Amino acid sequence: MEIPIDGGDSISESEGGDLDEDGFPWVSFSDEEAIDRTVGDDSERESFASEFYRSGTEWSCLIDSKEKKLVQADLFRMWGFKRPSQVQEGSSSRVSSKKMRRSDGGDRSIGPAKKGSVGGNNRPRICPFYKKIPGTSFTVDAFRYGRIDGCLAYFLTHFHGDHYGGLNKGWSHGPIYCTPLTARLVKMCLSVNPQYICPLELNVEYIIEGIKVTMLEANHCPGAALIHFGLHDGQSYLHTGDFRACKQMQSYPILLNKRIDVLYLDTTYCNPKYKFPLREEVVNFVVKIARNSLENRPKTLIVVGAYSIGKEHVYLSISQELGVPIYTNASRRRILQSFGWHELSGKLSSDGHSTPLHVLPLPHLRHENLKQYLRTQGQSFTSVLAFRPTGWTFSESIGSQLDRIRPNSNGNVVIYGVPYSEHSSFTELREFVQFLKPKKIIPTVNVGNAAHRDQMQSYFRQWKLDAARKEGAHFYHPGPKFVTDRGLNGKIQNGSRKE
DNA sequence: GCGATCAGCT
DNA sequence: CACAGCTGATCGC
Repeated sequence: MEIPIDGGDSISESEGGDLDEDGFPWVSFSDEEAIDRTVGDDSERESFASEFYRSGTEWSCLIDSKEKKLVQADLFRMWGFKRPSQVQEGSSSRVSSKKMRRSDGGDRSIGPAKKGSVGGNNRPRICPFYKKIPGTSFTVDAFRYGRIDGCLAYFLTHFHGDHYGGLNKGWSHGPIYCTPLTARLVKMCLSVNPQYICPLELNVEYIIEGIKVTMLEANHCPGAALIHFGLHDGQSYLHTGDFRACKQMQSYPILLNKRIDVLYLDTTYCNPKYKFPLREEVVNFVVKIARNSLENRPKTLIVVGAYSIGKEHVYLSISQELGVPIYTNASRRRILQSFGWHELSGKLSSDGHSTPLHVLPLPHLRHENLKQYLRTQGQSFTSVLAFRPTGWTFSESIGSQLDRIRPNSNGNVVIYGVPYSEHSSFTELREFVQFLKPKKIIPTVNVGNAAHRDQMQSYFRQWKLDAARKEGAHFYHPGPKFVTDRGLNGKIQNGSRKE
């Protein structure tokens, strides 16, 4: 129980008067850090409240139908403050009115970046509270904050940089729990000491620190998991990590007809302007275009853009449907091989000239780049057909009508942006939430902007009202009723104001 | 020089 | 705008 000087989270326990004007505990820092602080107003005191607000949960709870408002005491309880049973744990910081450094939360979604410190800036960051699971000693996707005070188990939902950031071969802060596939990637790509890596099979209940933990397929990228926590007191939480909600999730036994008290929700596309088709439809579309292209011009090079992991179905389907292998560079091949995904591994080729299907890093899919790439391929190919699979090829006019997608052409290079998303669309989110009926929702994405938070909260509230009304209508008024979903959706504002 | 991280970019 | 990176700059070691 030593004083955290390594950048660990140091939100203090708050007994007595160490509260800010809003009645929240102060975020405290060591003297050293306060002195190191060169930016910012001396008199500007950053409180836990401002961190709390910035992180976007003050309204992010489904409000009871009885309009019961959230009171401060609920918040304290919810986030583990003022819990007598926990008082002994590292309450290191007797906070006087020390200077409060702002915490940027480490995520770009949390507030604007501070100027004045660049490059290898290693000042400690504070773990946002929504990455901590209350009532447990767990954090989720929180590796960039050094050792987190009181955290005994660090969960990783999936292997994307913005979630594992901070993990490296020097990691020694505690056990990392993730799916076996993610575990292999953490070991292979980040050289994390294997003694810290704890793989958890999907759909198996484990007891960790006395808490029931179950990993569930998240329908995001390979290895991605939803994490279900069953607490001693019967509370149960679901953390979605990043996920794409789908019908199949409604048959997960641990979710079916079970109460979820808190849902930590991937709200990446929590706005009705985000509509996209099922991934199968997009894949069929891509395959169709690719086939036509190859038939009309046999010397077409088909390029699919992808980040480290994810989007595999796009190029695997082309490979399977057109009967061509997949070329990609050695580093990606190594990663794809590690999936243990037999159909995929069997299609990989190390010879770019032997197949018209190449996978390249997504940022490379630009006309100039692709022209140059074509030149490096000798005379095997004379034109390029490229696909950028990304969720934010949104365009409301296109909606789910794939045929209306127009490619960008430049000479012999054609680039299609296709709405292949590995996050839930707005309607998928709504259906999932209305299925799960969580008591509270904590958004984990787009929480850095107050307008976005309010917007999301109003959607949550509307979903709940709609669901309740539907049940009521069904009970009292059998037969078709006002089943319009145009309720709040009309008033979308462009809330992209900077704070 | 190497690894890690940040702003800026897409 | 968002994704989930990448690039180049800049720090500590």
